Amino acid sequence: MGLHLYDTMRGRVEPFQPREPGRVRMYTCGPTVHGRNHLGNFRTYLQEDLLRRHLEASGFAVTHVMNITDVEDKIIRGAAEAGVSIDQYTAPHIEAFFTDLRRLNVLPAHHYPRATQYVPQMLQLIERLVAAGFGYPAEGSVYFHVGAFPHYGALSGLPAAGLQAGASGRVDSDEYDAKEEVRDFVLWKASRPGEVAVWPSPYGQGRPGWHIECSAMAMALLGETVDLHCGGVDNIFPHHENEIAQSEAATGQQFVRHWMHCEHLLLAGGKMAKSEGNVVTVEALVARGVRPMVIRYLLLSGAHYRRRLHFREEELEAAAEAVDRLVGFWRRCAESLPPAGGPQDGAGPDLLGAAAQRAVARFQAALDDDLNLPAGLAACFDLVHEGNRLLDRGEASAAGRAAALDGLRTIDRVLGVIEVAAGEVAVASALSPEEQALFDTRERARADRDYGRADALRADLLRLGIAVEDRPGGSRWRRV
RNA sequence: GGCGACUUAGCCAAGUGGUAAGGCAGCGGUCUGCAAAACCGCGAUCCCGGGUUCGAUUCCCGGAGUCGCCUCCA
Repeated sequence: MGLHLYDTMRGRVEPFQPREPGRVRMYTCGPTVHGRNHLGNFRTYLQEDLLRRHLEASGFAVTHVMNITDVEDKIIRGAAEAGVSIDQYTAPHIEAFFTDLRRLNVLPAHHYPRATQYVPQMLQLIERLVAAGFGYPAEGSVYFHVGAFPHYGALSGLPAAGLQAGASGRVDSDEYDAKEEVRDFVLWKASRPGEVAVWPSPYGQGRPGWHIECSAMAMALLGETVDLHCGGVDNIFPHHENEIAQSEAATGQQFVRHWMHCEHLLLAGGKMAKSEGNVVTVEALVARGVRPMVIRYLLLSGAHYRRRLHFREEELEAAAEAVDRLVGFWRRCAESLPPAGGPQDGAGPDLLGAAAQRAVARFQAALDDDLNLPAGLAACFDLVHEGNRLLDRGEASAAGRAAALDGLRTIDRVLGVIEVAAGEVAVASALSPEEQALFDTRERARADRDYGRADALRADLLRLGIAVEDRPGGSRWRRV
């Protein structure tokens, strides 16, 4: 059926059609590198990663750009307080951001443009807007005249007349002195005394406004029209609304063909946000021993991307169990494969191979339907269930087991969880000498039929976080 | 004040105009020295009240509750 996506502008699910067949230009709103990004931010980045992976699995050549906002009020203030340049101030935050992305197995974007490196392009765009009558300088700043752009509000559905200035409590009123209208937004901000981030411009010393960076960098790297523009729902207004206005006012071209927005992650009933002070970071969870793939799984599958997701401890545990079930079946298929060139068994109908094919088809169809990963995972778990059943009964041929593993790999190229999670178990897990000694001692006790001692040792190992499973071919363990 | 979203089993969560996927947890069983894992079996008047319809969880209206946005937050 091909990929169908919900488009924020049109408000419905519709076929996704890039401008150039087979090629997708994708721009995703990245982090403001001030403080550590939290799970809510990463939920959005992960959903975008899922989209990117599904596009590539579907045969599209994707060019993915994610901006890094490295100049902004809080950064400037933080740098000033620390007495360092903004580059020095943001460097560790940028590093931490990439560390978390790697931990979560997010495919790197092709470009990570930084706002501070695109100031000339932003100024060019501002000059075009001023020349065209959409921008006006005032007291060293430049503002966008919203009233001059008739389609303003189309994305967010907020009628210009219905906007109640200051209703959200986010307005810093003294910034608006020079504006002609309250809803006008700033393209270029005049420097204030003592600010560390300053660029020369035709309007005087200053720095770029927030929205202009995304327009300038998207156009510089992807052209005047991008196929996909993604971000969190809180960017719909004003950020993306303003991007459309300033971009289309400057070029006369459609800026974005398809808008995708990820819903919020909630904690304790409210939005997770730095400003709310209810933030959980990847770093904090990892420090507690939560496996990164469990975090990825939860943020991807906890709810469809257009639904709010409540972050809860119990769900983290449930996610860990679900990941273990997927990994368990993956390993079971991998381990039961005969050596290459060995004898093939099970000449009968290849039920497992057929089940794998069905699962892959269902998974792909589910993702084609507006990235319905919960439905896709249902297909995946059905394969696990059917596969385990056939393996238990000895009804899975070697070809079937290979097909099941192959099907899981196909799914996991999009999901991005199972193979890495299997590796997490193996890597994080090498037993310490003490643990190995306990394990070996227990094996000997079992061989001696000293079950009382074996059970005691098993309980000891479990307290150390190692679950032992006795199986026909010998005991084995896994971290829990 | 304006705009909008959501409400499905103990928890999380898909989905459909013809009585509802999947995951976690729980209970019983098979297997096991005992466990674990896996497998078999067990669970829903789909927030409430109207309406449309042969038939609504699914469409419409009203209500209740929860939440988001209304200028620099993913």
